[in-house]
Amino acid sequence: MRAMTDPEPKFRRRSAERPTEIVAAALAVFADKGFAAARLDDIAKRAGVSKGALYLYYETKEELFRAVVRQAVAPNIERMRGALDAFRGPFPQFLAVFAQMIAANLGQTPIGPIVKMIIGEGRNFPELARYWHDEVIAPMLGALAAAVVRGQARGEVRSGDPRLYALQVVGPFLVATIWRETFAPVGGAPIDMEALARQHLATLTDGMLIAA
Amino acid sequence: MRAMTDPEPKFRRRSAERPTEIVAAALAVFADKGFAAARLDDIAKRAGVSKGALYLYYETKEELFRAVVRQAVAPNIERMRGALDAFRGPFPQFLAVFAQMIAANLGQTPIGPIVKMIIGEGRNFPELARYWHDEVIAPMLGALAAAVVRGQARGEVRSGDPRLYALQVVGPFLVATIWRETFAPVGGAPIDMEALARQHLATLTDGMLIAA
Amino acid sequence: MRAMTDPEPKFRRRSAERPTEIVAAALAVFADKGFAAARLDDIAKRAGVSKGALYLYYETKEELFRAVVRQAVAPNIERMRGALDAFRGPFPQFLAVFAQMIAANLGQTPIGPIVKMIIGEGRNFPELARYWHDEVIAPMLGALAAAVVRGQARGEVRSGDPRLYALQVVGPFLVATIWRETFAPVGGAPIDMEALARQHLATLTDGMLIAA
Amino acid sequence: MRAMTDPEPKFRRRSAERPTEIVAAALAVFADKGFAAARLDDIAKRAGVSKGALYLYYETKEELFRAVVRQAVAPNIERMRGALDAFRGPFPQFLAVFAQMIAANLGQTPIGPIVKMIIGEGRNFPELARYWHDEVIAPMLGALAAAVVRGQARGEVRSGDPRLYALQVVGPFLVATIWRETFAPVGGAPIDMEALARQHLATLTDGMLIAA
DNA sequence: TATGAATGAGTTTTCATTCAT
DNA sequence: TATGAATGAAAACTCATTCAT
Repeated sequence: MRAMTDPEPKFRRRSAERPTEIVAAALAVFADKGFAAARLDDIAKRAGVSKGALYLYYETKEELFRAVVRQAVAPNIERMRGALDAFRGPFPQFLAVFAQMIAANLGQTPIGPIVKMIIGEGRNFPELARYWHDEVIAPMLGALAAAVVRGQARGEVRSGDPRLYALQVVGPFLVATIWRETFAPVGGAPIDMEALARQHLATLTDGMLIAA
Repeated sequence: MRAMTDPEPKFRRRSAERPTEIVAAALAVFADKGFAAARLDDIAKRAGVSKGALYLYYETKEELFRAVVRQAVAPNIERMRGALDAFRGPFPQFLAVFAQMIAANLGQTPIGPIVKMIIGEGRNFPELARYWHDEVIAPMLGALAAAVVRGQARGEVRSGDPRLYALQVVGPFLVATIWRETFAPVGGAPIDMEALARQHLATLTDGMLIAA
Repeated sequence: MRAMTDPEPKFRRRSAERPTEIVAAALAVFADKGFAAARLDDIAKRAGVSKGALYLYYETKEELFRAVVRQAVAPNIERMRGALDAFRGPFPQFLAVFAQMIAANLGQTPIGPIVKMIIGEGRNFPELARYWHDEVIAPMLGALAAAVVRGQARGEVRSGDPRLYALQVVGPFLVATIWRETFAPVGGAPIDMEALARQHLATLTDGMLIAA
Repeated sequence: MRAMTDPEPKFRRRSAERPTEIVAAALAVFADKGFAAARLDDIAKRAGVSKGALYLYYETKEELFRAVVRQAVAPNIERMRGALDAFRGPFPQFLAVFAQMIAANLGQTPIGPIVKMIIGEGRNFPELARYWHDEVIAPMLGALAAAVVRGQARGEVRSGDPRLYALQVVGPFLVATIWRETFAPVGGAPIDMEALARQHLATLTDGMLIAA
């Protein structure tokens, strides 16, 4: 046990969480600055690690960025997708589940920043954009569209292009996410996600217009 | 008028359109690479101008970026906003006008790339995010919300938060825009903006569900 | 005309010799330190240029190294080879011409340092070693061997492997070159190249042994 | 004596041969890459040892390099030199002995790589160049020259500078060595050392020219 | 007004060396 | 003795900006 006056030890021994810490720090910095403007110096500092240490875990800055974007997917998304695919109840209930899930995810995971990064850096990292499209976005929209198709078969959902319906369902949530990332920090009035979800569901149900 | 045999003067060619050409070139490069990864060399080359010449028109790279983000869309937006504010017809018609306007703008102006840039670089250029919020987004959503309020007063629109309605109306168009910028280039199935607009209007009118 | 008190101008405008100056500086530093230990900083300083300027002319440190090794060949070697190939006199005279040429070249060109570099870095730059082999060494030895063959045909030269004869002829000069580069700087007694050439020719003529 | 079931102790395995193994590994890597480009990581891996372990035996990379250059050849050289100094037979026989010794050494010891390293790194390690000059090269050439002097005294060797004779004797072998290290790996036709030695002896005996 | 070679500060990357275990 | 993750100083490379022309 080190005496209280001991200086900080120069080295911090590897812990199993080291890579996780680095990725978390990197996510924060990349999300804040974007890929090119992020400095490894800052990431290292934030992770409490030397710059060189980053290279023990990731070969280049690009590799680290890829790791950040890729790892952010796995945990929740997978679970979410599974739940949606498995759901077999009536469509209105499906919508409710979906809305609640998305709201929870946007609140508790760094999906917002990641989405922002994909949008901002997609052209420079097309394979990441593709990865996200293939692994996250397309399956998610696919699950939605499939549910729509099932709903239409059951006479619960009006005729119309299921994929477009999916986009309509998802739209306001994306708007809210981007708002939170981009305009809220510069004084944009905050969006009440719960209220938005509620009203969105109502509109999807009945429309926003009063029949003449 | 220069005699036909005059040699092309080395400098001061076409100086009037210079700034426009530069901004156009810069828009293309910034949209492709993002601010930090864009190289003035590339912008200059694309504008058919020397690197030094850029500095005759814009003090720094940041200035140029600001000019791009400010100028590129301003005129169209202004016109669009004016039309929306002036419109006094029934709400359903307002929606139709709005949808058509937005579709036209997304097709004919570089709003897509600009939006992408605002999202990607907003954190590094908060004053630009603020500018866009204050000058473009908020007024636009405000116009929408105001129309909703008028519609509610007339008994055309259901009760509900007008601002959230505005987000709902705008949502699918933003999704489509981001899709076009980010996922279409990596193999995402293209989105038919017209069809989306049509179906979106229908849904806003009647909902997507069939009353039980 | 600048006044005598003017500060040094910050920029030195390009001159046609800029690349030559850089290569000369690089040769000096590479020859001194070897490729890996040479610092671009030092090369730039020696060339009177900023570090960045090097990159205007050569894409990487390796490229610069290649340029150094390649350019050192062209001028004299080519002429020398031409002369040897063209020579059609009797073999003893050929030897004399060759010896004098080689002595002159070793005295007036940076072949010594270059040879040292090829030896030291050949494994890391195999294409350069190959280039030198193909363009310089092999042709030179080939010219020698060809002369030997002609000499043998005329009854001037004893039977024996012409290529090995070529190596024997060249050997002492290489020893002297390496000596100059490696051991003379640390106190090795200098080698009198003229005397060596003379005695070498004598030995090639009569041998060094007195017939019993 | 450890029982057969004892687990291999984690440390202190084979410690006696460690330094030898390390030097051997270092020789291989240094010879391949040169001093500066060689990585301790690679040396450690090749020696089957951790990077830290290198520092238990050698204080720095330079120390290790010195050890390599000093140890690798010392024993053979010493033996060779002793034999030459002791030899008292007639000069032609001396030459034969010398040639055979050198051929054997070049075949069985890493003199080739070491020589390459001395040439390549001599400027960066002048004390090593000096060491080799003082301990290996100069004595060797000295022994040769001394034999020449004795031969001249006995009327076996023509008059002439004994030191230059020494260089002439050694020359082709050095050429062959460098060839093997530098040009053979990139496609240079291999040199038959035995044949070279034979022809070289013949030339030293009678010259390569046929008396007119 | 226009050029583009040149600058130099800033960033990524490497790797000998250290040290907690 | 032995390990190998971690450090940090040094080096290559980039590029916005300047300035002689």
